[in-house]
Amino acid sequence: MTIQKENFFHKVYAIVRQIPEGRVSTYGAIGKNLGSAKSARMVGWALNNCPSDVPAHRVVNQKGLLTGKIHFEGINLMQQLLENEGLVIENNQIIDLEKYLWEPSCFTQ
DNA sequence: CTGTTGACTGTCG
DNA sequence: GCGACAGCCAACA
Repeated sequence: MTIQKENFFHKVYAIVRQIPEGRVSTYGAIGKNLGSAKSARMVGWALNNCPSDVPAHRVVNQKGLLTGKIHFEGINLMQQLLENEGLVIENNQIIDLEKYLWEPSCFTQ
């Protein structure tokens, strides 16, 4: 891959873009892929500048909680988008997270 | 340059 | 299982 020492954000964007529909990823998984699971904060920061090309609504915390929804214009938007992809959200939390969880290292799709 | 903040996670008690 | 602290890196004041 032509992926090289790109900016931290670029890596996050690249990974999030690879998230297939109906699947979700976690900050820890992405951060770990970047080199450190503790860099999950940077993932959130990067997504704070999330371009329209990045489905940030597919990125949730380890608990499957839609912590990022607060940054969305619509509080229900993130949940609505996930539900639209076949996911089940309840109380701002993803049901059967393991079932829909997708890891950057798992390109098996 | 220094300090604070941020869509988090892991470890310790 | 839950609360508190530490670690991680980058941007902003």
